Amino acid sequence: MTNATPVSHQLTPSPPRGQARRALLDAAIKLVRRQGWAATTVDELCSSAGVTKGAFFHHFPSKEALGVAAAKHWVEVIGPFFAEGGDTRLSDPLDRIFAYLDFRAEIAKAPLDVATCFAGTLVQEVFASSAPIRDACGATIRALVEPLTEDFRAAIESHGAPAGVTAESLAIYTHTVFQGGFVMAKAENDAAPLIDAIAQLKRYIALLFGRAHP
Amino acid sequence: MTNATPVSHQLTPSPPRGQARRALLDAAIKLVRRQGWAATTVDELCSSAGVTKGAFFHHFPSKEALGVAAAKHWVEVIGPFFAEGGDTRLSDPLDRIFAYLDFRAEIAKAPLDVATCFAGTLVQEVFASSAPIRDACGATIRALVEPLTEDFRAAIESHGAPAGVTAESLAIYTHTVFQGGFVMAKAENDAAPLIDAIAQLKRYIALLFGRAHP
DNA sequence: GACTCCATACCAACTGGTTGGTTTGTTATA
DNA sequence: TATAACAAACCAACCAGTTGGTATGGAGTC
Repeated sequence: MTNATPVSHQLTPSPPRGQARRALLDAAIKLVRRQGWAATTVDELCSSAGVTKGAFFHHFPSKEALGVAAAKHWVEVIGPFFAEGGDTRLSDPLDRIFAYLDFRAEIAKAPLDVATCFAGTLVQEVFASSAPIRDACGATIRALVEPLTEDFRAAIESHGAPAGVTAESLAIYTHTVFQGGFVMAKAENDAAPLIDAIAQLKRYIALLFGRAHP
Repeated sequence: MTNATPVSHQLTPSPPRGQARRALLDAAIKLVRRQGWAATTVDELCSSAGVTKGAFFHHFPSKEALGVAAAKHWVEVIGPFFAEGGDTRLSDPLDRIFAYLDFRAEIAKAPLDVATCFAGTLVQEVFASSAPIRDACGATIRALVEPLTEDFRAAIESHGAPAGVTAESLAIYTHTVFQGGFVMAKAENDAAPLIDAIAQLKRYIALLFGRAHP
């Protein structure tokens, strides 16, 4: 590809013994977010992780198996990070939701290849060609949606349910807007559509719950 | 002198002379939507289009150049299709917008590899590794957003502008929701999140313009 | 506490098949 | 008959995965 960003394949120092698997999963997240799944080779993953192919196929029977494991790894990495972002001290669940959305809008300002969702990028590419990876990404995204569902459930309990929506549908819709924002931001090579989408989502939620737009 | 009839082992009958380029672009849209960009090989594109590699590299200097051309081709294929879907006879622009959203929700019921957006799938994968393709996808998506911007502009003129939103931001947000819906539908291997997202988007627009939810 | 035993973790060279792209030649049409 | 539109064989680089090893550290024995 003509303008291929010179991906630095400089030799990463080898991870300490016992850390090769973890290093490979981290490398997968980093490289796949930047280049996609098929364009990321096993050799690249190995050199980025600082291990050899022998180590790779010791820990994973195939590249596909690494993809499945990386999708699971993604929840463990990013789930706690998101949880920490939302301010759990806020007593009003709607306040927590808005705080979470503000937090996500902050993250959106980071470079695109670190601000976007590993699972979304991966599943968009392999949904039809690898059922195991697709299902792992589905489970991952559901796991990321879940805590938000809890907040919406609490918000509906204390503020009343807006007509026609459920806590689950609102939580899923929220992540739908994130995923769409990632795609649009990549297309524009700019975070603006993502940040604006989150703002519109906040407006929607405010309107639904009859709250003044924050 | 007898000439042996060439037995065709191709998957697809060869297109008539002069149609190879078009056949390759159509094949690109079909295959990339299903398997992604990097996983789609030039050989596959050729056999799906019913031409040889000679024809491929006669029409395109590289695989990347085909990607750029396919992004442009996508507007020409899907743009008119969308335009025909929205009912232009409706005099109220807001009615036209809702009709368009209903149309998109109908399309969403098709199998995922034909219901989703070629440009979105492509740019998600190559945004960092091919600037030409990324920019072509950006232009394509802007071209698809544009007619909707016109409708929102007319809606704002006749119904008044809701606070804090513009015609352009609403049109972009609409396509953001589509793109996000595609990703979520792929992750769940089911159109439900996409269809529900469109329903929530309709609710948002109805709330914004103070219209009873259709 | 030195000593064997052994599973796990890792390494590096190699393989058969595939990749994007090239070369050279053929056919239709203006 | 000049030129665009193809076809087919070919190539060097690259790909996922394999092979046959070596290093490490912990458990068991004396």
